[in-house]
Amino acid sequence: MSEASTARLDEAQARGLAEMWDDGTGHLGPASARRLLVAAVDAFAARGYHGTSTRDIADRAGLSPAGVYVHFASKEDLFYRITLVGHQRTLHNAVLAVQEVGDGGPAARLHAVIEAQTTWQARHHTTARVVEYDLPCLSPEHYEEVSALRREITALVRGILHEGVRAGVFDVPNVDGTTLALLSMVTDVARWYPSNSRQPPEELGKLYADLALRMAAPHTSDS
Amino acid sequence: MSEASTARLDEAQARGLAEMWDDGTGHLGPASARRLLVAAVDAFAARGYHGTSTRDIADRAGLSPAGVYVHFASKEDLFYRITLVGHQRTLHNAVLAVQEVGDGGPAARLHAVIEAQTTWQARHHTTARVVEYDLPCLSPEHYEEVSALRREITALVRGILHEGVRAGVFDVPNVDGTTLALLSMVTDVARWYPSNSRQPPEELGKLYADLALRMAAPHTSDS
DNA sequence: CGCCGAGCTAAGCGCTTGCTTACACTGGTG
DNA sequence: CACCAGTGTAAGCAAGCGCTTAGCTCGGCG
Repeated sequence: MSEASTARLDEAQARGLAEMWDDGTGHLGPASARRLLVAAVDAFAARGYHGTSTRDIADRAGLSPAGVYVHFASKEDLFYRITLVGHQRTLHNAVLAVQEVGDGGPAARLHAVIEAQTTWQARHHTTARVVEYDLPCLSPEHYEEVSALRREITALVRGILHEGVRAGVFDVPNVDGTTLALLSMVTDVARWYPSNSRQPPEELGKLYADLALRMAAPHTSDS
Repeated sequence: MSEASTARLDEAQARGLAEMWDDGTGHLGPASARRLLVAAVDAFAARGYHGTSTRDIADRAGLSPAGVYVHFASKEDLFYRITLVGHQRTLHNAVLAVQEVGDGGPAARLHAVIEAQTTWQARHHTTARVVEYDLPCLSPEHYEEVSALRREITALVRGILHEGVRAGVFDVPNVDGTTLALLSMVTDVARWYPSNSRQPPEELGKLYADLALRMAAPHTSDS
């Protein structure tokens, strides 16, 4: 019965999901609630919000259909908690990466944040897919709350680009557009990983961080 | 009655959609079939494949629920035709752009294809969103058919990068990874345009083409 | 005229959806 | 012991789903 909840996940993925959603603090509730979260992430990632039924989720978690509503008020509530926690951890991951390089300058900060976010998207691609691609299914209030977290991530990257331009180490004619392009590049990893490239998350992170620096660096030959 | 089909679209968007799906050859069938296609694209883009009912689509096209099945065998059939034609035109757009620059070298070709595809994604963002983000809803055979077209686009970009590396005008350590990053950047435009940036499609195209050249160009200062 | 095929609809079938209700079991506390 | 909050289930409701059926209208053609 305890295995039934993750029967349709391969072991590595299940371990990754469990780590993602079991932080040891227990504030996500009892074991069944966490199993429901993991089951829901997996189902939403595979078939989308509207393509997943509450019975799917309950089955994967080893509960009856009504068991979902012991822990969550509605399907949307379950989805909301996933997207909220997912965005909070993504943002935390980015902020931490920037803090860790300290005063290494804008180039080091840009490298750090793009590497950290890309690695994160690849490593947690199942969760990331849910978190990134079905937001319009949230209620308007919840959508606004989660969007605010997204704007914080955008602002973090844009701030680094601005800083680099001011300091003269970046040449970025269009900061807003370049920020969007960088975040698109990183976000989209969750959509295709790992089917289009089997590179480990860390290598992909280094590659994308290098590409980001190229996009921002001053180029000597003007074409 | 003829206006009812696009009642929920603003005029500019309706015009763009109509142009996209009415090529004058009439091989997409009678007027009702085209109205259904436009209605379906709009509905799928707004709420996803599973979030859209056949009654939604029929309503928007000004038909009764059964009217859909006069022209299409099933909801999946309707979706399939949209994604197939959408991918064919996207691929055609890319190939044409590359052909037009002739022998300008890899840099000119890369610039052309990224500019053309980015502009396309922004201009046809409603169609592009359907075409890019719900492919797993297709039947396995249809999915494979459409995926083949996607691989052609990938191969086109990767070929240009390879060519540039061979010719010594590009410095791209990881061609496959860089190809993915470029296509992610371009594809993702359909997800956010125009809500995050109101730049006209052409400007966005030039910006992204410039960024692509930076990603591929040899950098003189090795950091 | 009679007939036909194309286009369309009203009605509805069988099934699934999100969610609720009524009830049962369990372990800890007075 | 009695009690109760927490956790779970079996059964089922109202609504919506994709799709089918039977029958209508209408222009074109012998």
